[in-house]
Amino acid sequence: MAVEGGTRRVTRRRVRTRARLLDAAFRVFAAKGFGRVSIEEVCEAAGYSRGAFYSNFASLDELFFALYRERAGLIAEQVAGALAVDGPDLDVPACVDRVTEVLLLDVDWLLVKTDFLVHAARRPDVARTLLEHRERLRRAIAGRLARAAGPALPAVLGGADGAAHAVVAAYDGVTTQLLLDRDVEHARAWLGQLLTALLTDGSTPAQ
Amino acid sequence: MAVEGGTRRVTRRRVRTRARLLDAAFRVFAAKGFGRVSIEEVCEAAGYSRGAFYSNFASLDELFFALYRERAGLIAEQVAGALAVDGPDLDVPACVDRVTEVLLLDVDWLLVKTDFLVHAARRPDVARTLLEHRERLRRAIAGRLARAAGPALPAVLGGADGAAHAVVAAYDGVTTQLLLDRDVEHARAWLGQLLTALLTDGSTPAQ
DNA sequence: TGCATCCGATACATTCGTGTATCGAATGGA
DNA sequence: TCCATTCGATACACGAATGTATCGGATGCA
Repeated sequence: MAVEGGTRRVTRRRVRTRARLLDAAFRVFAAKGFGRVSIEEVCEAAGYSRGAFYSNFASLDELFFALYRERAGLIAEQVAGALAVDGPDLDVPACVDRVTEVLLLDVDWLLVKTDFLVHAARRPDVARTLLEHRERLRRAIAGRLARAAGPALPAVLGGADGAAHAVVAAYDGVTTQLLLDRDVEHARAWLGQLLTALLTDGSTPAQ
Repeated sequence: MAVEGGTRRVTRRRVRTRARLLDAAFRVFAAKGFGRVSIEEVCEAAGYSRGAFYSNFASLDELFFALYRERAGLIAEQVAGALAVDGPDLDVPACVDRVTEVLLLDVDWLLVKTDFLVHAARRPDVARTLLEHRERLRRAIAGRLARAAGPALPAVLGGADGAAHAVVAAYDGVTTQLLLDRDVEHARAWLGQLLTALLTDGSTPAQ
């Protein structure tokens, strides 16, 4: 019955163990930073022994990657949802608010995400993956912007595509500050302001 | 003669050693990331033994902090220079170009700086220091913007101060992308575009 | 130049983390 | 329920990194 080489009876216990390891890893990574965490710490936080770890992952790197994929996927879904809500209604400011809400929800995630960024920055293959994620996100945003306010966008940025780039850059920029001052509310407000400034032409008063 | 408690005869050899250790640390940190570097690696890269290290620094953290201060100070000076050049001339686009040039000069520095960011994000006292650095930078920019194009700035951002915040955010955002794609030229152009979009009202055509 | 001081190399003890091999218990299909 | 299979705990061996203590050579002042 083995269609693929490694097809094995995947136990329920196994998926639970894996999930718990990932959860624990998230907590530990957020608290101490990927670079300062040992396999043993993750296991301890998860309530397992190292045997369980090596049975599920080959290395911390692999776990980190899996963790990133999982969480980033979740966020991406939420963002997609927030972008899609008001079909042809196209209320940009409201949309901005919703997306901002999702993107700046959890500082711990931003910490881990940034850890992953610097990690990826030194591994071309990981970097490529991350770049692809970002491009998908950008395309979703560009599509939304095109449908919403196509010609109303400032020309300097070069159309919806440039505007989407700008949105991502603004998000990244605000994230940096947020990591230091930990003021989520302020960051949200500030990101909203920034996006408004970027997406609305000076001649088109916001709101 | 000891005016202060720890006044010691500071040898030339010592300052050279210290400088070389810092230089080596920069290279090693840039290549592997702060979290993945051992004291021994730094010493090896510098051509010293661990004895030399412990004679100059108490820990890797301390060295990292010293390294950051040194380099960040250098950059800050250069930026200040670039901001000051054309006194009352006030040619904003040219100024943007010069600053952009300085800020996005060396990807290795951006790597180390981002490492320091995630490091600081988990130590409140270090974070405070970094926040102060950033605030000083922002003030310099705000001052320059106020002198240059005070009332011409988009109102959404809330004056020169808000605009300076926006400049920093744009810089941080572009940095993130640059760390992944390593395309300095593109990043420079893109940052220029972003700043133009942010700083010039839609009604005030750039250039 | 001579000498008190400082600097950095070496050696050592120790801790920490890793990866592997083995084994008993849990699991789920028959 | 029974049994083949898988999962994860434990024990072990090893390597890597740390911090300290000691010592000989370098340094700079008188």
